Amino acid sequence: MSAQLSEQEIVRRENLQKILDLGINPFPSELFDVNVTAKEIKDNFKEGSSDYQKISLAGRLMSRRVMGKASFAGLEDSSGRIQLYVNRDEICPDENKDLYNKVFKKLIDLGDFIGVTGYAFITKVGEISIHVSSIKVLSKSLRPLPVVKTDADGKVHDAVTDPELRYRQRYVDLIVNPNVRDTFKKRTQMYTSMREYLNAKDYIEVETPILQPLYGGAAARPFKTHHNTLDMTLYLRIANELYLKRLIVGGFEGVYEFSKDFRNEGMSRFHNPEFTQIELYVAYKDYNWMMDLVEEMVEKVAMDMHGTTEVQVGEHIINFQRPWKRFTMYEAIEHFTGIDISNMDEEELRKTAKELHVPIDKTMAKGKLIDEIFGEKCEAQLIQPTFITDYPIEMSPLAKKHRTKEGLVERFEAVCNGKEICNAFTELNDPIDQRERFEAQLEIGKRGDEEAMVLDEDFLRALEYGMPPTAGLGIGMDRLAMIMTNSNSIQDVLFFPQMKPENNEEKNVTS
RNA sequence: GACCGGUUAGCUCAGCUGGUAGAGCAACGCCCUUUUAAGGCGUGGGCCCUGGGUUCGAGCCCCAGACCGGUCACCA
Repeated sequence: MSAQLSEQEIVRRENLQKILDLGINPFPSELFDVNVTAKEIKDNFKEGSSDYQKISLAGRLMSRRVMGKASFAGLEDSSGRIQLYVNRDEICPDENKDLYNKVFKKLIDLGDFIGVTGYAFITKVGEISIHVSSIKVLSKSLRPLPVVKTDADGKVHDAVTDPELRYRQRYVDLIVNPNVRDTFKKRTQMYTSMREYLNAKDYIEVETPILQPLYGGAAARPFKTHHNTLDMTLYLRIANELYLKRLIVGGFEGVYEFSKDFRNEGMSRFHNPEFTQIELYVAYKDYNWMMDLVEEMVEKVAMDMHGTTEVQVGEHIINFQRPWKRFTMYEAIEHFTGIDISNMDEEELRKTAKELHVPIDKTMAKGKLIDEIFGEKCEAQLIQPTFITDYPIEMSPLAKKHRTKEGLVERFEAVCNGKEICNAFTELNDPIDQRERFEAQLEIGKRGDEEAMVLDEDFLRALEYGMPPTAGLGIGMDRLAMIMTNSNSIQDVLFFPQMKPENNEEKNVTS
């Protein structure tokens, strides 16, 4: 840490010292009793009202306009920004004008935390403001923040848009870009809305292991770590599916978990190495029932977040109102390509894929070919929420075989804005079938597919004790948050998206 | 991983066919008791991402690398 201080950082450290020299503690310990927020005052104060006449609030100083013996300033708390009016002779009624002339005008810097008392009033120009009677330094800021200004038309000037700064120093992004705070508040609202919905149905929220001796429940490469005492390899979970099903075996009839999962794969605006899914398992239900649940829950989420089922996403307006369109995968392919592939064998599928210019390779079997055709020709065109049902069995080793359709499983995904947002099945609860499916995965693994599932004997043992018929669901919370907040990148809905280290020094610090 | 684009003051950005660094905001000094992208006068601030090269001379051209973004590949 031998970085040279900038001119402005030096000035701020000098100001800190000068505050100390005046006998003021720039980092006081005692609480500052706040009795109101900026937003409350702005929402409720009326001209001439006797409300808000003895107020006390705290926040960051974000702007300051000094006009000689009086000043205006912008104070920002978590609810928003409010204007302060500071008059020299009112905050310094005695001879000593240091608090105004030195502390307020010079030594407090933009970004410092201050607490003020005073009363609400409306300025000549009509802005609800606080007439300040006392000021207290609550915490000093030693680094200059970017200064973002908003003009009378609401147009923002010099907004901090550099993605690297925004993601690496999210705290700065949050201070300076109020819409970013809103996005994350909305994300939390989304979680709350789902919890309400699921708790009202008496499903219980549970926690299952993140460190797992075997990784399962999805097809993905894991992060690997080591437990020293046990001297064993552990994996960060790629999914929690197999643990939640064990709980269904154990007698819970509805369980869900918001699960941080980890996949050791590429990154993109849709992929972060750690991400969140909600998984839900409900006994005695099937995938048709689960589709109804997804519709109802996501519709409620949209209503809770936006007050309407219509959500602007990029150039589209997406309407989550029930019912959503439902296509089988074959129907979807026929709808978008005009080709009915439902009775084709592998050779015919291969030929069809080539005709449709879908890139394929020799290792792809029937199921994979169908999935490729769907992915290339249909998925991106599904903007409004749509259920796609009945997937090829090869790609769904944890889903139950379709009750009537040979070669398919009872599985659906909801696609929205061209991307999958959820994945669900009628869960496979036949332990013998499940063992065979795992064994098929082992074969695929031996042929070099790094994402093939591993066989989990304990999970099979659990199934052998008997699992009730169960419907299971996974929703990508980050993907859904992107849609619900109109965010273009997963990085915009994660506080701290994964980044490479800033420099080599940093790389070596911890190891 | 491949291709394309980016990296210049604390922030947002200019910088021409190569001639030795600019603006606005922020900072510093002075003025100003209802301003609001406050205003006026003045001042300082730069490893131009890093390392090589070409050149009399490189922010600019060439090579290598770092990081960021986009697209693709990968990824249920």
